[in-house]
Amino acid sequence: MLDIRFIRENTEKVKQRLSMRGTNYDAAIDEVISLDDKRKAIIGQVEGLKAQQNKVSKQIPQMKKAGEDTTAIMAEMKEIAAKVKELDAQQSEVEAQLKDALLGIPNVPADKVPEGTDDSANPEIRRWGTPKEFDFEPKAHWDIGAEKGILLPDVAGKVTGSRFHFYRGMGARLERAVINYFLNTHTDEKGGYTEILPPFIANGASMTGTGQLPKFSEQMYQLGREDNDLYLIPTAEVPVTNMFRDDIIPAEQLPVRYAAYSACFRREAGAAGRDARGLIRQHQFNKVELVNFTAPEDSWTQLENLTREAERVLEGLGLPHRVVMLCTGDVGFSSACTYDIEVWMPSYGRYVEISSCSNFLDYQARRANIRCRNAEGKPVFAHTLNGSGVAVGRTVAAILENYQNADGSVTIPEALRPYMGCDKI
RNA sequence: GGAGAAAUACCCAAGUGGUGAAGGGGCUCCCCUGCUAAGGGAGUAGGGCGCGAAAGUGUCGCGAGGGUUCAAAUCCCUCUUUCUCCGCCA
Repeated sequence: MLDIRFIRENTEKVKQRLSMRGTNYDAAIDEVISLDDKRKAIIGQVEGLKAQQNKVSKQIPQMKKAGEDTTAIMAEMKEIAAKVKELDAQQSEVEAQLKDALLGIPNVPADKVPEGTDDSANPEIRRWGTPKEFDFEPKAHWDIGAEKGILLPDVAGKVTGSRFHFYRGMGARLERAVINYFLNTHTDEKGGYTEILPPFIANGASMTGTGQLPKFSEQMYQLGREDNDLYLIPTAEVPVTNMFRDDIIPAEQLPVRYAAYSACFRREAGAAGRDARGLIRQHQFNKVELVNFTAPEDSWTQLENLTREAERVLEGLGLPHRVVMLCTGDVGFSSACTYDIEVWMPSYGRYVEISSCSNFLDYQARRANIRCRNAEGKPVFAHTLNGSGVAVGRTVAAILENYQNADGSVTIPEALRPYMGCDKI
């Protein structure tokens, strides 16, 4: 969430940049400021009364010792106690309203993020590789998967439902190989990441910390009955970022760089009909996520490193891709700046998102209370970043399509052969 | 899932309703002692929030949240986590 003091000091600028997301937040900003005014007024009153309570509470035992009558003063304090209780309740109420309002306001797009209303305004930053020219009609990965019997969406439809897959035989092995290749690469000497295997279930406080709750609950699978507070994670970003919730990260540990494999679960509400076939949009998919915690002054450098690290595994696989920066209308709720990496997908005839690398600045850190220390040793909110490093199912789809041969076989990229034990499927 | 115990600062730990949350270890500084060891003294509760230009000052912090009371680390309720034992289990 945004810093209320920052909002107060930069009201017009905040309103202006937020409106470029395509929704007007002026009323929400005004509400937040008026709630904060209310809060300060109540605190001024209640703390004065509490100071009086504390003072008198120290006098009462002395008076009793001296044999003085305390009946009158205790009656008076009783009234003050009642007033304090009432004001405390008001304060809690206003603070809850203020927090709710702040949680509903997205991050301010960074100055470098270009204005635009949708993905057509996303500037391309760079390209790597050249899409292969096929001398035959290339097939979509779902057709390749069906022909080879390695992807079984219909079986998953029966057993679970739509937008799930069984992988079979070399298909299952390929998915597993990609996961291992990603993790081994990110944790090698050049990558420098530490591997994490997180729980795939997280509680409501964690979901609020990274920004999924309260606004996006319809995108998540909640577990059990109404009375519990557990959700299937939509990305490893949630458990891994929340590892440091309510903590101060020691300076010598920064930057913290974690690479985490997890299954991800998304309801994809509102995506009916989109990417209906294949591995592109699933309710459950595998992903290796990169999460960084940095000192505030270091996050922009780390965003570049993080994005390069995600690109590195695609380059290792020889998959053509490009990097775009998301414009103000396309950048995610919690993010100040996001690079999307898009891989070339022959069946789509275009580049398709395979990774998203974001700098949240202190937006998540303030929600989750993740801090580090500045040069003076004072606690300040850390900066958090994350990026898919990268989506595994989409990578498998891209390999099947980009490496297919005229005879129906698929060549295994060199980097995966040690994991696959073969050079072709 | 059942029964019991516990949670106080960097660590250990005292504290069953009342004026500043003991004490010890460690750490920092000082003194003494030609070195070392030992000894003596002082300091050491973080963080949030309010007011203030600042110096300051107020308030809340004893696992979390409520309650009782003029007053709660202390009494009551709910929850979390850890430990021991039992049950179940990959």
